[in-house]
Amino acid sequence: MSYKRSSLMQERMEQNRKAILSSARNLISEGGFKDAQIQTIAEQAGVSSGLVYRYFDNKSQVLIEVLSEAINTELLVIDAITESDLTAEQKLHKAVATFVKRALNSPQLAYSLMFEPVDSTVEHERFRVKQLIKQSVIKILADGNASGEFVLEDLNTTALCVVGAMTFVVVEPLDPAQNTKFDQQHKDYFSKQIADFCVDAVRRKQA
Amino acid sequence: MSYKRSSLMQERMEQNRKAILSSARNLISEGGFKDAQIQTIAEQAGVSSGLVYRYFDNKSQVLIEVLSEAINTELLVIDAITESDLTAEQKLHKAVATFVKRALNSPQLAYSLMFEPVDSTVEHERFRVKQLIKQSVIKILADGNASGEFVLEDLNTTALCVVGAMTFVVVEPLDPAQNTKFDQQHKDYFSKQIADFCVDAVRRKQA
DNA sequence: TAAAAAAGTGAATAGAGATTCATAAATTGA
DNA sequence: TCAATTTATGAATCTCTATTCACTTTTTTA
Repeated sequence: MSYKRSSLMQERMEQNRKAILSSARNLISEGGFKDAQIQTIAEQAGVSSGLVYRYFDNKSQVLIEVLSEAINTELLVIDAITESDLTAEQKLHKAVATFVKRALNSPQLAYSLMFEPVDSTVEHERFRVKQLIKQSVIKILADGNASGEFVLEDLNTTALCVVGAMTFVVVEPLDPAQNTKFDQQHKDYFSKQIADFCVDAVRRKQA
Repeated sequence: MSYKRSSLMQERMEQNRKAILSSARNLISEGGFKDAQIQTIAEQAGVSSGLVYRYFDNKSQVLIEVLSEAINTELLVIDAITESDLTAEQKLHKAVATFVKRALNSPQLAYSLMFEPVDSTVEHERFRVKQLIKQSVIKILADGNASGEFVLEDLNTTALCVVGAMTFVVVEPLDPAQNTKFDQQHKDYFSKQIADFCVDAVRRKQA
């Protein structure tokens, strides 16, 4: 009597779930959370709107999952840099430059994930992931303190500044009117500057 | 036959307008744009919801006016510092520290004004005022370049970093759960650190 | 292959909130 | 004070979407 889901069925359901998430992610990338309606998400995923609710409790859960997946990817990237055997200064530079460069490739997504609020549950998740990014930066800063490259009192605040600088800068290219064109070279130059700024801010000063 | 508005009437209408704006501002200060509904705004201003539409075309116009008024105040503060006869380094330090300290006194307002999106017209206005803040920072940086205190290539990008750092940092105290308590001393120390960070980032390095 | 169970659909429901508008109150000019 | 005009009210309307659920289709079990 008991129903056992076949692996083919299992597979298809996983596809559906992924399709929903990926559709949501695409919509957010294009127009932010505000353009990601359940209706539209479902359409683009090739399923009915009702089906979304078989896979997720509610819309917020969909958004939260998109948010944490995207940020986790970034965290992995940053952490790989943190674990490498560069100097702390190099790590910081590379981490910031990489983050900015990646964000510039989907600025609307970056903006939405970092700033656009939706409801309090998503907000809460966003706060959590921002903390994670900050933690990664703190790890690098602590590294530098340990090696004597930096002499920082308050890692938390310094990390906040770094995260602030590196996330805020993707906002300008978002100007609705300006429609700034960034070629790869520009992106490289731009992200290097942000990284320079952060490194200069934390590097030990010669008295 | 023609109707001439008496000065008393004129006065009362101006009061209404101001009451609406101030009510909106208070609501935003407490709960962000999301808690500023026309209904609630009108109630707190002591007028009917319909009346709001005699003074403003639509809700966005109310929000836009709150936004630009608030930011204009900040711009005046910053510009006073810019016009003073401190060194560029001192100006930058003071401008950043002042901005952060003031923002910490109404963090929710600061957050909403800088980050919480509403609709595209408000978004557009927000973009405009962010540019203005950046312009003020650029003015200080240019000053420092002229005096030889700084040697900055790209003022625009550097200013973006500064604005990013100084606006982002008010976000953490906003943690819904954490409910960080900041006494005045903490605020002073905190804002000084942000300012130090920015100054260190732009100060000419001894080779 | 038939009954049972689960997956899938999408029109209908529901709630929130901006905006309108018929009506009332207040103000102005004569 | 009265009629005309403007200002003020707030219930009703309109819109937009998330969510539900009665029903259909597909899959599973026997």
